[in-house]
Amino acid sequence: MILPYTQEAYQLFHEGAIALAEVEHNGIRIDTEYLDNAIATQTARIERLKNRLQKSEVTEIWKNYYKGRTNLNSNDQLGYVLFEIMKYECPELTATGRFKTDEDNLSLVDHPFVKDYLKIKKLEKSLATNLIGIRREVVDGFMHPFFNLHTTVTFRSSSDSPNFQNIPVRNESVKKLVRQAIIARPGRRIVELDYSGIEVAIAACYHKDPTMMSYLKDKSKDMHRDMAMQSYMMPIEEMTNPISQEDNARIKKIRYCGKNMFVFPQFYGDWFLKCAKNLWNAMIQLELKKRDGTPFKEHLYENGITELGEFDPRDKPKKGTFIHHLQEVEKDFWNVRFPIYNKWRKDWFYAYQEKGWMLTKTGFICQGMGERNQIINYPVQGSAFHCLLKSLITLQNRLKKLKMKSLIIGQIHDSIVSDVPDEELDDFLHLAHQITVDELKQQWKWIIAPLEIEAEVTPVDGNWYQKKEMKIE
DNA sequence: TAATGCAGCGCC
DNA sequence: AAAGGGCGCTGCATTA
Repeated sequence: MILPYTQEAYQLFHEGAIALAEVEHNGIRIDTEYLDNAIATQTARIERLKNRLQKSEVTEIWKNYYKGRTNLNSNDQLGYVLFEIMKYECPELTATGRFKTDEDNLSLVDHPFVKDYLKIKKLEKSLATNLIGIRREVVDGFMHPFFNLHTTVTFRSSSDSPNFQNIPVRNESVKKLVRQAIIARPGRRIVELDYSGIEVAIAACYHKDPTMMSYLKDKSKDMHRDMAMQSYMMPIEEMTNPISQEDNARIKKIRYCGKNMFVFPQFYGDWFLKCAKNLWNAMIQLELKKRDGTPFKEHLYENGITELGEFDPRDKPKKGTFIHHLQEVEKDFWNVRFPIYNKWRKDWFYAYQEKGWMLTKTGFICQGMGERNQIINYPVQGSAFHCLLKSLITLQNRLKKLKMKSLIIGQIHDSIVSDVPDEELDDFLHLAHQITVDELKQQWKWIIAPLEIEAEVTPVDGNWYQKKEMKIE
């Protein structure tokens, strides 16, 4: 039996546990009046939407079949009504063979009922988990989420009661609804420091792929943009030198797809079949187009790609389909663009299979049964978080030593959330940059990729929804 | 009535 | 060759 850590790793978690205990103790200020109001408003709103749903023919069919057992919140029942009784096509089943009723699947059902149903589900989720979930934990105007170091297989952290690491941010209206409840202490601002792209950088410290290194070091290069271009067969002119704000937004949208539907999924071990499907759907849903307004679908047609192709893992992709094209893009990605990264994945997994354990850059030992995708992800995920944790410990100690009033109040894997008096803002940002970038690289020589942090800051007496990017001098 | 598994979905 | 990594919370359905 091998101990799951080295002395340095033990030291990191020892100090980390103490630092996070203090973070928990500091707590996060909550606007309880707003929160109570929001809970009442949202409850009423959901009620109204549910009443509207009562008038739908789907509800009629539903009640007719289930009678007294009718539960309009039951996904099982919904699946039966839509896909069995009403004969809509159900493209996927769950692991246990039930009708899959997630957002993706339901969106394909063309019926106004489903639109309202999904909207209600989204509202109920944020009401129950975030609004009521936070309210339950508030004492004297503060909540104190737990930050655990002993719960995950990757040696990352977790958070609970409430989970501070999954508060809505991507959906604008839900983000606003929830984050307005989280406020700065009087005379202060909430400051969030975020390591940008740290998992990619830490992965590079393991595999040392020269192409990846140059992507990370050369600011004019952009991996996500390049993969968006290649996936959608866009020439470089279409993705550079925007001619207007709208054009810039158009380029951003395309890049977003390359990043979140190709690059990251590929790093986590996904494959071309799913990437192709997601990129294809996004292209239609987000109405991606060329600068002259040509829809991507037409553009692809002009380039010999006429359809998505069969989504069947047993089929060999046919030429002229988008799936076939993505298979080529994937091959190129791993064999031509990042062959050293690819070799590292192979070697790392092989070594693990031989030994049954692996040692991370930060001195942790992962052991036990693991699939290939887990084995190549764990070291990166864990070590990236450890950069954050080490920085957090140093920052907290330094703040106290300097007798500053700034408080660290939370942590979200690659970001630190603080509550900072207005008069300390400049000092705080400067200190944070020095610790998280310069000092960390001096302490951990294995960090050979560039580290960067970004700061987002709320107004004085503001709420978390109001955070805006602020350049660090 | 309490515990458990599943599905779904929020975040990095 | 196989085919998306890591969490926590909620509600439903079933089991103990």
